[in-house]
Amino acid sequence: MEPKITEKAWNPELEKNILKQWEESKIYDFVPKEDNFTIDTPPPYPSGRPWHIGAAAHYSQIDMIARTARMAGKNVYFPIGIDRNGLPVELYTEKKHNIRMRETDREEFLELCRESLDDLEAEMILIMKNLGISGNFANHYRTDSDEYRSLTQATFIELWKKEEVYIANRPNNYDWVSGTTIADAEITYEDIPTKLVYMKFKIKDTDKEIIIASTRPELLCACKTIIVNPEDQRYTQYIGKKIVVPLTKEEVELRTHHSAQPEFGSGAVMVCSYGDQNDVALFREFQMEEIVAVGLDGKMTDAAGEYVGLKPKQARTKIIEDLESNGFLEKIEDIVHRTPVSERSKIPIEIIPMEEYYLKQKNSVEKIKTLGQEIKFHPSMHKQILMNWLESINIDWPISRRRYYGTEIPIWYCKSCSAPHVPEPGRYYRPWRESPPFDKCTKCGKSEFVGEERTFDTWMDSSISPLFVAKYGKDEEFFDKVYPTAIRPQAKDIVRTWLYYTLLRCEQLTGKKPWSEAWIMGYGLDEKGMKMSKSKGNAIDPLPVIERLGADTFRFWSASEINHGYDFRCNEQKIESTKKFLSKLWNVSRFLSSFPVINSGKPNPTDRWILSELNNLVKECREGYEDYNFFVPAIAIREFTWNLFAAHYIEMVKARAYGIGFSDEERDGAIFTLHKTLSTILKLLAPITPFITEYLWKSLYSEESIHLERQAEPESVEDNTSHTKEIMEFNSNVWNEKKNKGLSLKDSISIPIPENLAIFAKDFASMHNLE
RNA sequence: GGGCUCAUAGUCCAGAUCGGUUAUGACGUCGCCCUUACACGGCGAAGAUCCGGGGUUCAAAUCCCCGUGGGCCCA
Repeated sequence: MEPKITEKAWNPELEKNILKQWEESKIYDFVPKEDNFTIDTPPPYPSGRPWHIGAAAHYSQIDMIARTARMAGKNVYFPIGIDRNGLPVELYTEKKHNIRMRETDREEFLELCRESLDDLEAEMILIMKNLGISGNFANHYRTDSDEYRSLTQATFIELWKKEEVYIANRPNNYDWVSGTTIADAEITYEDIPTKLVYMKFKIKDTDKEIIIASTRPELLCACKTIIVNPEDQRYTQYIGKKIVVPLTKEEVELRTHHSAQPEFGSGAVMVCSYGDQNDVALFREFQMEEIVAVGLDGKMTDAAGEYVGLKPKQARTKIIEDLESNGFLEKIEDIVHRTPVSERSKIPIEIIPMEEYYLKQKNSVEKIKTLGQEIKFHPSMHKQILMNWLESINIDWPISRRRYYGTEIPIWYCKSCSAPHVPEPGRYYRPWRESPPFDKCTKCGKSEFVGEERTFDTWMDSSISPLFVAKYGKDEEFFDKVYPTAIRPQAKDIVRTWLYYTLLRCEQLTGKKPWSEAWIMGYGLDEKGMKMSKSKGNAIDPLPVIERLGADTFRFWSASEINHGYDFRCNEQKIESTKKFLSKLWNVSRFLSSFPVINSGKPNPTDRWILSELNNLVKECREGYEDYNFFVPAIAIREFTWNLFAAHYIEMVKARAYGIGFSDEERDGAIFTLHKTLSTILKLLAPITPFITEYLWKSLYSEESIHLERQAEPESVEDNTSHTKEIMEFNSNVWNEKKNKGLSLKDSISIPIPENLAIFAKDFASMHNLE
């Protein structure tokens, strides 16, 4: 009766060996069959340590999806990719080598970026493997590989030919720190303290003046009109009159427009090119000619007169002084203004007219809505994020960026007539350093070309991830088997970017939705509910936590603490305390390992009671797993294992299992039930904690991996769960009684067994040593 | 201003769809206990105006309405 398992607690060091076994036996390899379950895994961006602990939790849960699907008998394709395009690595490299991108040779700069990425990537892959992620690491892909980029370019060329791409000069969101145009989706809003300046504007040919409040007085030189709300009685008499702009002395018309809010400032608003999106809309509506006041260098242009060369903020200070000394200043208020800032560089954006490429999206909105309705969201409430975003789309997607580390836009221009030429799809093109793959301009016949220098918005790359993993345009047979993919797991904050752009692009290219399900996870916040960030210093580095406590502890924490779809708080001490459950499971298994595994037995009433509770557990877990909500099974399994199985059932049958005072048949009923219950628990838990379940499974039940097993199914057994509460109460009574009398738990006591529990009398008597 | 969402002990969370005894469990705190699987344990205790107000009902943490506060998104 020596236990097969000898160690007294779960040792996370054991994970290493299990990891090696999995790798050697290749149990997670994917061979396409007719019916496949493909996960459109988010390729993480290796932005440097610490990796966000919320992201580590996120990837752990994506792995649970894969394992759940495998145990449901699906042929799982779980690709692993690394996203390597875009601004963060450029900024990282500039800082690391103390250089400026635009002052460095492009080729050289790209090489430095690549080196940084390689280092960061190696570490990230290691963490993902150590988390027990059962993806296809051997063939992991990179979004900056020639193969990936040539697909991005090929899809662009395809859309170009379908005339879904056009070039246009229009006001754009410009981030002058990054030196690039950005899409609306890359803008966030921050409350920034600023000054609201009340200025006096003379009404021409009168001695009257009106007061106009603005946070951007430096744009006075670009002021083209003044608007007031048509309902606003204060200004009715002046509508159509000329107003003299202070300092510039330009004359502009006072008009009415519904967007002027009477409550804001004085109710009169100056319209300049361009203070905000509303200015853009008004310039378009009134067909006014724009004045470019802020240039691409982020400084005031010649149009600003004596303020030329100043940054907007400096110009603002100076112009306020000048307004004051010339008697145009009424007052200044300190306010907090919701300001559009670049998501990446965090500085307020400027709106500047520039020539950029656009991908049509406005006329796809209705189609995307329909596709969105067809996709099952987990949880369903997050579908609303997509629908809200679709409602608010009002311009096409600007896709060109003035950056280096990205996929090049594959276009050459004729040197003499400027006509753009797009190559044939198939390979990776770099127009800024390659000669064009054509001899003559199709328009004017000249033979000199100049290559496009810009790159794509990185979402152009990311948005084709399901096409790339399905080998779109490369292996038709594979593509047909794998696409549309099964599920897109991702975080809540990139629904309007990654999820939306993927829907858009895949619809444009294939006419089909890219996946049938979308699984959306919330944010990982710090223990106070604040967003974690390196700059705030509240980020928790998951790597040491995982090393110290093991991946399974981390994974079980993630499953049992994160209700799917909701934001969650990360607390290291809580992660640590979940390890106790794994030790509990370990010790239950250790106890059971002293009994032989028998596959049948005659369960007595106590056995039938726990088996019926077990069956309920299986049902509950199945509901959670069907929805890929691991919170449900994690909580249910912990509750059952700890507070029913270990606390009550095992205690009740211990003596019987040892065969002390019971027949062999009675003994075997207990041993059978113990193993049946534990082996079921292990399977139920396998997707969440793959290491400990594997170890215990192999120690007790099989040579084969638990991860090749089918998940436990509910059986039709009698329902004995009505006894549960009474059993627990009776045991508690006895324990209390002994305690009150100062008795040891071994001591005998005389307590009558309630009538309802008479069928369990023999087990109770041996458990409590009842007289 | 609009949308989504949340509000239950010091902390996290269950109680949703389907209102019904004393509001679940975990972490933490405190007390007692080595009981041959486990002190990474066991037993037990303290700790909750279930955000506020109103309504429906014999009965509301739960359903409805109106607020308040937080988070995210959009304008």
